[in-house]
Amino acid sequence: MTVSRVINDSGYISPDTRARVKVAIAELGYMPNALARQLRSQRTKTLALIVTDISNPFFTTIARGVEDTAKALGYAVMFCNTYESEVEELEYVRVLIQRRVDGVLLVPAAGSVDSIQLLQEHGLPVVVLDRHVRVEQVDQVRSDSEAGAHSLVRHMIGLGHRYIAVLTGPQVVSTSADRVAGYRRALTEAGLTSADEQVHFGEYNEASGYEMTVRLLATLPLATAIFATNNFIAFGAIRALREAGLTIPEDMSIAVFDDLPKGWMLDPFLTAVAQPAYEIGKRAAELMIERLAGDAPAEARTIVLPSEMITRRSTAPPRQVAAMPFQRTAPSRRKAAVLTSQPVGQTENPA
Amino acid sequence: MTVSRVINDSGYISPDTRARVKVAIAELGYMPNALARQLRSQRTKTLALIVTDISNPFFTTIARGVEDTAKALGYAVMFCNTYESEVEELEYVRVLIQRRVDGVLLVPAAGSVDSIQLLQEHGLPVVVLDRHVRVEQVDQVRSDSEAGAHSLVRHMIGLGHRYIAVLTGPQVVSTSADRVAGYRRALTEAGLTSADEQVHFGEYNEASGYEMTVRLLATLPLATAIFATNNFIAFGAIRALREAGLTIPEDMSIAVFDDLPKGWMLDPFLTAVAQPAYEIGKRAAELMIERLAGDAPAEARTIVLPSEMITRRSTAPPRQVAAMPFQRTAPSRRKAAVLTSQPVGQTENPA
DNA sequence: CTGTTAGCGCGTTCAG
DNA sequence: CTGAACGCGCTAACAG
Repeated sequence: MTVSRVINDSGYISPDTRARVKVAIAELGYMPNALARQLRSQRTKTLALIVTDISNPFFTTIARGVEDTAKALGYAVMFCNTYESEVEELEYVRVLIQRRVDGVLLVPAAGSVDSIQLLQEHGLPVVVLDRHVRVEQVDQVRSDSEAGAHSLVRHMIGLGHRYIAVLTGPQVVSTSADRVAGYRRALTEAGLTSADEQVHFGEYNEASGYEMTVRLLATLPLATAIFATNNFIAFGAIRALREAGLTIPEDMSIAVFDDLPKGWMLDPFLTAVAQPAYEIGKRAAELMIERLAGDAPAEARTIVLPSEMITRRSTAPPRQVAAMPFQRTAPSRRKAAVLTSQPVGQTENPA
Repeated sequence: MTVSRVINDSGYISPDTRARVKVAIAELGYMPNALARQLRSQRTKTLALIVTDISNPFFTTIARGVEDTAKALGYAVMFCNTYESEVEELEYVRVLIQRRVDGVLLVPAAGSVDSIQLLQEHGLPVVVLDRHVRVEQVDQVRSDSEAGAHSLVRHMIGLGHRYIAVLTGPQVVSTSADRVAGYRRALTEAGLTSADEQVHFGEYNEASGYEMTVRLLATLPLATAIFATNNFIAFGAIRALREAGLTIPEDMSIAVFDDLPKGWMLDPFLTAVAQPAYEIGKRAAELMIERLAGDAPAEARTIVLPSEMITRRSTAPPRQVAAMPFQRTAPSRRKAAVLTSQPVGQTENPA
């Protein structure tokens, strides 16, 4: 049809015909069928974003970055939530291949690379977000987990802490492993040994944070500081500390990877590392669309964005030790805390 | 092709042929093209969910409810975020029509009905979520804003409050209007008049909550209780109260519509009305898919789910007044608070 | 400048 | 039980 030319502004067309077509379109309320267009052009102008936990504001912020950027460049986005399950992830990937999305932005559920391989076999470009994978030839965008963790832990060591526990997600998830690596480097640089380490692997959620903290409080030597590698873990830890009757930072310092969006906390008091989540989403979408446009180099690109440490009131020198470099003497084995089952909601008022 | 029959398990096929086809499919890694299928069948098995603020956990929870339900029934979901803008909304609707989604689940950005009409003109079923609209013949799912607001305000009146301010979103948004209506009914039932009302219309975000609270604190008679009709507004209000040096609930009670997900608050202390967000999403998706399957009655259905009040520590009797029904005497005009610009983060520790 | 032809990959229909 | 013909709505490539 000539209509096609009018809609796409392609080829020559007489002003008169064009006008008449436009009138007809308006009258009929005609809208072109994107499906047919996509079938013909073999491009859907659609991206997919697969995340592991849409409840996490970190990922919703990434999603906004992706969507805003994609939309501005004429792409739609399909969001998929895997609940951290590789099975769900693979299922989604199959659907997305069948639906012929142009590319997939993926936060991989675990160390698995099956999804990525399947996508690549079918010629779909992939950008991996937040976590990294051992696959060559795939673009990646994330922030520096190792460095962020290192600066948080160094900060706590600088305050005089020696027994610092880290509560983290699954060992197979790269962010979890990297944050533990940063923790270990900080300890090592301070002359501490693996005997001083307290690493708890769990899940990236509140329940796991709670449970790991309960275990931690029964471990000797009792830690004086906690490094939670994600928000939800920190929330669970704080709940456990409160129930145990411990105060922050007097009895226990705590620092967390991931800051909450501004205006989310009633009282921002957690020392944290803030990741540029919106920027991660934006850069990932740009990388993808650039590649789809053929403007990208053949080799894979990796963008590692810096994260920023924000010192607040949840970290302070430990009670028994002055805020100075500690001496490497025999550790005074502190008594493990007794868990008193104190009801939640009995603390002083935050406002 | 015979392949089609194998994939769809339709028609008769010899076990032998079926086996050979399956082998070939596995070898080639063949995946059917959903686009062609959709073009042929005129159904995309895709729904769209348009929300006004993907940052709000209330809406991400709805999104999970929608996605889980849709996926279980073989549908994919496209998420769209309008940032509360009607223009964006209409733009999305056009895209979705062109992409031939089977149906649209819509949280309308404002009182406007243009999007809904456009969708209906193109034969697309619509389910309106959370907010209601004046359009006939459209399925709706929401929770009871009026009743929820009423119970919160009645609770505060019962504590002895007389000057209760409500901080809410845009007047044109139905949830905002309904919550104010519930507030007014509670006041009226307690024998209070419009002279006792303090209604502030703004936006459903933190900045607006802050700003409305600053105005409120300069208004006489000074309110002793605040009803915030959404989380973000409450966060802004709390920030403003803290900066003004006021404590909750001693100087000011506060109650809020929308509870945060479990484990999200470091210290759940806000008296709130919790909406069944996941259920709203789930029911909406079910309604839609039922209608798409032709199992729905012709007339529109409206589901109004109950919400639940949770009493916590942020509401208490006002300082000067005992916790009993107040006397309708001449109000003692209280002095408006002086705003002292006190830095955030100087309060006691929540843990 | 405009219309015709053909094919994107599938499923429905109808012959064999 | 299996294949061939046709069309879903669009656009690239040619005629006219």
